[in-house]
Amino acid sequence: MDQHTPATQRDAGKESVRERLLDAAEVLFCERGFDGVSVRDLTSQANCNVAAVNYYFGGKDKLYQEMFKRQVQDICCRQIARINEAMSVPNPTLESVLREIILMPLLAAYEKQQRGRVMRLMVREVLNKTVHGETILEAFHTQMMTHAVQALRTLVPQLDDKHARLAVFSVDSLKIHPFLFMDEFFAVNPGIHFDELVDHIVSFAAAGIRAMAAR
Amino acid sequence: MDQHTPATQRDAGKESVRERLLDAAEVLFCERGFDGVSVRDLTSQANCNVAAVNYYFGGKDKLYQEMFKRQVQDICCRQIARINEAMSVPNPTLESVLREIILMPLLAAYEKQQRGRVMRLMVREVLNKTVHGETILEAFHTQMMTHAVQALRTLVPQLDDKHARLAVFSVDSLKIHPFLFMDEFFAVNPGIHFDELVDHIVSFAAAGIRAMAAR
DNA sequence: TATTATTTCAAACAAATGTTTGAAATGTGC
DNA sequence: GCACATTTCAAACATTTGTTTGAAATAATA
Repeated sequence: MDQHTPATQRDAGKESVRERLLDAAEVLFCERGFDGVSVRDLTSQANCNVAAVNYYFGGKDKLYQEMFKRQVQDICCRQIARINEAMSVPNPTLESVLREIILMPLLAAYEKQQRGRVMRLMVREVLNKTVHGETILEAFHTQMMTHAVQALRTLVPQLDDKHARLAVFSVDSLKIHPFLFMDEFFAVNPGIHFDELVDHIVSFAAAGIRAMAAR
Repeated sequence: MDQHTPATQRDAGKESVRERLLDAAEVLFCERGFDGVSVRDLTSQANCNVAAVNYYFGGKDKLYQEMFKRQVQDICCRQIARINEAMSVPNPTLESVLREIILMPLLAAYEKQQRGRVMRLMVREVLNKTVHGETILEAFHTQMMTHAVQALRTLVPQLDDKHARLAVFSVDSLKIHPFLFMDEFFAVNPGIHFDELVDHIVSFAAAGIRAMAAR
């Protein structure tokens, strides 16, 4: 009554019910949030019985947490991989690394990919505070921060640890805010296009960091 | 059956039921969001009958909208006033104006004032998208943006309209992100204090803008 | 004071929610 | 094929939700 991983049943071809429920959860919760999705919404999207949520996960919120944890892990890995990748090209410059870090997430949001919606949900959850932001996102933040700080300090050796952390935080600001509010920005400012925004953010961030390095 | 403003009844001393409900809504909704607060929570906080919400506002969501509109208006006015004030001192510099714009909201969040919670709720609602973000916040964004762009262009005349808008957006980024995630940042980075963060943001933003002006 | 409108209230209502149940169906190992 | 565990399902359950109701209380008007 503890572990309900399908014992021997091969989930050949079509996914297992458990898997389908996690998929449905990812899509629906990201679209409408925790309260905006009922168990019946989930189970009808996953083509299974209402009781399946409790059978496999022990409750709606347990399913939510499982899906959330899975997504955080995914995003975290992807982000770190991106930093490493950007740092391992022949001659990484501040601008090239910044662009690598900023472009992809922004593009995901711009093109309304699922990845973008997941990130939005995560921000929402941290804001709501009610939900497990602590454990998951603290590790997330910590892990990410140390990784980014390290990269930044090899790019701009003049920065001490404290200033590197401040810089990373500001780069995060410059990235996440448009990530969340791009639509509103473009709506209010027609005539500014996606590429211009990205270019601007990259050079704005670089200028800020270089000014810090110059004391 | 349309307007339920108390006709002649003087609400001397203690507030009217309507007023108390709006106050309760402000506190509770900001704390727990729309779905996190039941009508009974509201009415018991306001010390009135459950039916009062429907009697005075015509429903829970109408009350929510009314309270929301009220708060947006309030924040909007305050923000614009702050810009005007910062611009009307003897010799306004880019840094002095930026500090004026950034310090107060951040302090409100840092000290966990009600104002800070309202802003958080607004961001949450824009993210949720489901709720009337369009009408209210578009006007909000538009109004604010034009005001800020105007101020910035008198401070840094080299900026054309487009670049001024990008700059304002980035200053917004640098302000709102820490506004939302300050707690997490300080938790992950002990040894960095509030004043340092503010100083950093101001000079980071100024450097970014000056670099834009320098082409 | 008598009449009328407004406000308050306890109770009930209908709908939706997450969860449980117990039996039927399905698969597994002998 | 038989006993066993696992999975599926329709139905019911207990709460909670926002809202309505109709009468009682209160204020306003004459």
